[in-house]
Amino acid sequence: MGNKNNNDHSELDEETLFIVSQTFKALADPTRIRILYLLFEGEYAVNDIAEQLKLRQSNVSHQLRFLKNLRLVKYRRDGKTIYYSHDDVHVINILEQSINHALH
Amino acid sequence: MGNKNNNDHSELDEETLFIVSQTFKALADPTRIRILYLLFEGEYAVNDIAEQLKLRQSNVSHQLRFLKNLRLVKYRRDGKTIYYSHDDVHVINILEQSINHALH
DNA sequence: TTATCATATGATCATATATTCATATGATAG
DNA sequence: CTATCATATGAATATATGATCATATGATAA
Repeated sequence: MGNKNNNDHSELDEETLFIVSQTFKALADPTRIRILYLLFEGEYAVNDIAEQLKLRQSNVSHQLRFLKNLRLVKYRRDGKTIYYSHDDVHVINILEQSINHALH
Repeated sequence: MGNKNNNDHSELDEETLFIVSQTFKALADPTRIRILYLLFEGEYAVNDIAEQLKLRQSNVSHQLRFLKNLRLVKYRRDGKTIYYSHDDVHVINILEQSINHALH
């Protein structure tokens, strides 16, 4: 029958819910997945990402800001160019797992 | 349908992108996370989920349909009552991992 | 300084999403 | 059959989100 309504499992606090949902939101958009997937290869400049994925530069920049705010990517400046790369092993592993799971 | 070839550094095909992004979308909403987290305890009736989480019945029902369409939950009827439970070990593991990661 | 390159930002718009209310459906008991 | 309970569904709405255009910022070289 159904669950006996025992309350030994407490509810998630609001902050945890926010962090977890935000993290998955980052992975819930095809464009961001494509960007993160491209970064599997290594670091990329903003324009190169745009060119490679056929996206507008401003679109890529907006998405990178989103990912940067969640600390999923980091950047490094070299002259006028800014190179982005992964910055969260855990989340990147989850994405990799899920892609492989979907591919097979 | 789509080409799922993934040799080295080719782009992800559209179908894979859709599957992966949809799956993460399911985990990208606090309400759905709370429901899935509650189901860690076992199977629950729709009304019990609503009561436990202080959500409207229709809201719970809509979210369960969403999760059911993605085959993240399954259901079992017993009389008038319908019990929902998890139905995707992989995704549930990912959610559990991420919650634990956020909690620590 | 000015010109140019690379990136970031803000405003806007169209679409997507989460929630609610009201109602429909389906199962069961009397 | 009717009444009631449990769940599902559809419409409406408010908010969130993704993409675009135009422009701003910042770095570099002449």
